[in-house]
Amino acid sequence: MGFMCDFCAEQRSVVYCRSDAASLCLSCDRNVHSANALSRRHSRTLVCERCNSQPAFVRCIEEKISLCPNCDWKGHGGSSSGSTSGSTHKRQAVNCYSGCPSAAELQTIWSFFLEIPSAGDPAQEVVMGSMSINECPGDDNHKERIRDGSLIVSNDIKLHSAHEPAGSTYVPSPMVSFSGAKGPTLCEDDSFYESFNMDEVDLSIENYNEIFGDAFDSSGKLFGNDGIDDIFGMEISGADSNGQDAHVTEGSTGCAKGVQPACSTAASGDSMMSCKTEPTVCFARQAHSSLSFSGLTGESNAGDYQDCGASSLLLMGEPPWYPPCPDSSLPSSSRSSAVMRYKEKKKTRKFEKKVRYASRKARADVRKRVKGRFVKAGDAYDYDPLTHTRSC
DNA sequence: CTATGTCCCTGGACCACAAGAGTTG
DNA sequence: GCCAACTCTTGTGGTCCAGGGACAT
Repeated sequence: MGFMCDFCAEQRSVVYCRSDAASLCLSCDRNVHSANALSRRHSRTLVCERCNSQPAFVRCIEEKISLCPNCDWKGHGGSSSGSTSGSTHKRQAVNCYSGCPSAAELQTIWSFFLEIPSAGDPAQEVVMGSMSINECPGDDNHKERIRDGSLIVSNDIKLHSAHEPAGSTYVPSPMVSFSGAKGPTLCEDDSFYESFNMDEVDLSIENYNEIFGDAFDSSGKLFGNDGIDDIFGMEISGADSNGQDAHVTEGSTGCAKGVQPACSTAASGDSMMSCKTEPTVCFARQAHSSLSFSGLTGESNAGDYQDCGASSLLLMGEPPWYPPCPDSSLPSSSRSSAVMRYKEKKKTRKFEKKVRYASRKARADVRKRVKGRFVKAGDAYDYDPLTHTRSC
């Protein structure tokens, strides 16, 4: 079941949308994420072909399989199984994207795209192949879209280095554009800075209130991570396994200084730190004037990134702040719909509980209880879920 | 404006035990 | 390497309760 699209449940899932926490087939991905401007910003990547439940971050060239950090970790070294044969496998970073890419664009993003079995599915190929770039407003061609941000491709090098087993080889994808954070180990790489050009993104703080709007309460606190995620499709993850903070240095952006006060002030709220299901994320204004995301400790492992639901990709690819148009930074209708969607999602998520084992749930659903606690079989009980009655 | 009391909401703990995961021979 | 047997760990839901925020006095 985990192989199937969460939306249509007919096609095999190919991509994973973090914002929706859903695995989708290509056609549904297209349909769902072309619905409106907000959904188009959802960052998607391939779904792990091993566990089929997590977003892939790397593709093993040898095995021709996309893997999430956990499965990559298990399969390519560091696992308790002691398997080291896979550690020499060449792996290719799996980029994230947003927008409504065509099959050709996905081929550009993922050079191995046609290797993916489901992507080669004629039914899905028809859908993807028929995608017109013009179906997404403002699209001229994908390169242009990549450049102007409507189609965003991203990658995370830092995490790769964090989880890269000795002897393994990562082969960077033919990247079009990088955006996101970088680790200290990459600071020397000037080429990164060339790609990491945030000048294209207007991060001016003047409009932050308009942009963030209801995502902040009166004290300037964010309501929660969901707010960012929902409204911007932004995803934040913490430090790498070595406890290194991810940060965007001002020197590399030129525009980031406008962001820092907003983040350091607005995001300092406990709402950012109280989320149960996501890692503690803390924005801190560093002495060296950088935007810092810290939270995961040195004990964190690949699984932490997954379990917490946060992106394993630092800052992912999407620009945290969607490039606001000077004249109409964000249409009020879009904003209100974003806020509405955020509130709706928050409301839903509040009561949402992901059941991992249906069999256990089925059993728990019929177990007798005393004051809510399970009782031994045969013991007296005060609540029977089957009859919804109390025996005492 | 501050202190105190009350109400309400949120989240964690608790329970038994089958299923899943891991280990051993 | 494969399999069976065994041990250990995990997850499941309803209820209770402590803690904290909001509000009134």
